[in-house]
Amino acid sequence: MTAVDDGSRAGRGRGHGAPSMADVARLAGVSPQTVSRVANNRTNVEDATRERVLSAMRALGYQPNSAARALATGRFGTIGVISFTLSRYGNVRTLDGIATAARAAGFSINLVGVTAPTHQEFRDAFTRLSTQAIDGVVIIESEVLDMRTLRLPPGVPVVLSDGYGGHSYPVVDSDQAAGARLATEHLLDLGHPTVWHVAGPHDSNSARHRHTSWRQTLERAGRPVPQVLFGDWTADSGHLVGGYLARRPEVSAVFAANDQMALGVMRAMHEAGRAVPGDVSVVGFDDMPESAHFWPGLTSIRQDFDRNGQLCVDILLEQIRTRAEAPGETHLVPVELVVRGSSGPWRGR
Amino acid sequence: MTAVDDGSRAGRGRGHGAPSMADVARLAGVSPQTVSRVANNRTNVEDATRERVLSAMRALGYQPNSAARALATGRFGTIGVISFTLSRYGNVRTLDGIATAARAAGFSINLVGVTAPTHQEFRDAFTRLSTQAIDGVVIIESEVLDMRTLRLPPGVPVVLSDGYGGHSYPVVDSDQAAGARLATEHLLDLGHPTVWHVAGPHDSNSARHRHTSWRQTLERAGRPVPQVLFGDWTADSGHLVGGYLARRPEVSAVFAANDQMALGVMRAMHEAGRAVPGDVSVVGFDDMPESAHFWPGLTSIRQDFDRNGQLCVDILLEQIRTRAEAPGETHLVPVELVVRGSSGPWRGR
DNA sequence: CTTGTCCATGTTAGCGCTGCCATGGCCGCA
DNA sequence: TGCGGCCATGGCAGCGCTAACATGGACAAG
Repeated sequence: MTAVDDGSRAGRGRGHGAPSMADVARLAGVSPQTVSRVANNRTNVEDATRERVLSAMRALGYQPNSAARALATGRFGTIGVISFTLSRYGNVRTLDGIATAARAAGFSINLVGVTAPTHQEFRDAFTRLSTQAIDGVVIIESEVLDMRTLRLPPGVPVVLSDGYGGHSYPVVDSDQAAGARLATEHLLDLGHPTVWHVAGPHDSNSARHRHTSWRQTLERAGRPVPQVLFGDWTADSGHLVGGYLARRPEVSAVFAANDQMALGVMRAMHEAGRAVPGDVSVVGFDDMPESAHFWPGLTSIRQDFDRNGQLCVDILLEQIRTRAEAPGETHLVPVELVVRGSSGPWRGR
Repeated sequence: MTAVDDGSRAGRGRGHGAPSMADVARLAGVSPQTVSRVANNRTNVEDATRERVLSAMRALGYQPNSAARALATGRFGTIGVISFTLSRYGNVRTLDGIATAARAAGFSINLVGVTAPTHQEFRDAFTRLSTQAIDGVVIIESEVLDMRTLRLPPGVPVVLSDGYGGHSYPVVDSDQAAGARLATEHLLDLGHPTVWHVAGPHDSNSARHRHTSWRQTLERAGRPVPQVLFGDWTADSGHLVGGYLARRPEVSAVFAANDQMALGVMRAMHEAGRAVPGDVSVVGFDDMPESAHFWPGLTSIRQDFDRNGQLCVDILLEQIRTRAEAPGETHLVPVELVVRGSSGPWRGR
């Protein structure tokens, strides 16, 4: 700490400037303990006293010091969020949902990014977070991490969003399998002999879920399962893969694992002169707000990200409150098919 | 606090479970102060001692308690970010840039959302944040707040991102005016007699900047200034306004204040049978990754959000380090015109 | 051999808050 | 009247850490 003192802050030794409980107590003529009770909305304070304390607080502009409170209580009022990237629509929306729910519960969010989805990175992020003052952690595990081998320091409640399940942490996720099934069945119902799939990257949980469910749906319907093509979530990759699909006349229906890739596919179809949905129907996944205005409007699977976030926070706070570990269950949030112009009946070949 | 004790944590009175400096000190046979020096990478510790302490830390799985450190030092290693919404592309990218830069500087992010862009909401968010443990605040002021009347509690360093300037806080922003000028001039250079504008909402700073600069550019070029149409950033609103523009044959060039609205405009043009760019050229702003794959690919203005975030953090940390207020300057980050298929030469009428 | 300096390390006090227990006044019931 | 119980409030200690100062040994210069 430099020796600079700006003067406006009464020289209170090492004091950090802000008025403390003691200051309020002195002004109100009560003990610090009573101030504490008022600050925490406890009962057992006479109305007159409470009022006196409150006005003293107002007069001094008192703000409780959360570091001190955290030190004394062991609680922080903050939940940590670890996310690999904010450039993915779903991650952002999930974060938004978590932030909203956390705020409603009086918690704030400590956001930590990781630059690469490796065990080491996630463990570092977790460590950094435990060093920070947090009560629990939500990991937006959009990338595949084998949580069984990723040993996190014990004692901190954890919830995974978009995780794969099968381990000891609770998982909250959209019902990816149902979504992929809805998308695929929608295209089959339109008469298409089969459905091609543009999957997300291998290391993505959601991509895996959607891929698997797409295949199972085709198998269940007794349809041929075409070769899967992989993208990386970007419209660029969808465009690349779409170019390949556009050259194959037998392709009449494409289910892309997200809206961006679907956009790229549609563009490739346009460029190849194949009409959407006349020649080729396209369905996406996520239902971004823009998707309704693609040309043509994109049929997609709508996820309820707000509910996802809410659920993450609920489960986490429950763990924090009870100090009990939550079982490693997977909580699925329903999804919904939204039909727009990009998917239409099969015209035969 | 419940009476539950999970046993694995040695009964250490009110201790919150985690090993403390005292534990490490005991194990390493040194004083807590020496442990502190090692934990903070201070000099004046013999190598052998340092090694002994480090291995004791490892053995116990010691993590410094940031609440205690913050209480003792008055510093928190955290910067607060206030953002109105995460559903706007620019806000998210800015947040991402801030998070990345903060992390590189060893700071973490405390994210607070506000549900409505009112003074009251922002002040509440600020208060909530000061109650939390933070060293400074970045306000993503995408909505117009009159910062001169929004009196924030003094003593906390503040930087505004996307702000309007003209007050005592430093502002970091993309060079909105240059972007709108580039977009407008690009369309004029293509031969269009004038350029129509779909502006963002009235309460948005960026929208105001872009709107003003568009008008000035037309005036400087001696072109007629058509009536402005207002959207709300969504593709929906762009579509609505686009329907109106599509019906007016004299409209040959449209500059939309963001890519989503441009998307809606293009869709409306398609629906009305007006070719883009044959009949109407469209230019957006933001250059989202998807925009290259709209149909046609969207000409747009690319912003460097990462640099924006970096700059916010740099300026904030400088204030924190020197404990001096930064001047209320506006720092502009350059933007770039990206030309794609949606804008083409005027065909005459 | 003395003196001063420097370095590694220890000691002390306190950051601002809350959990726990003590205190003393008041009330109701026997 | 006596006694137990309840309520508003206060006193005390300590959460885990670090700033400031204290200590004592090594070593160089005089």
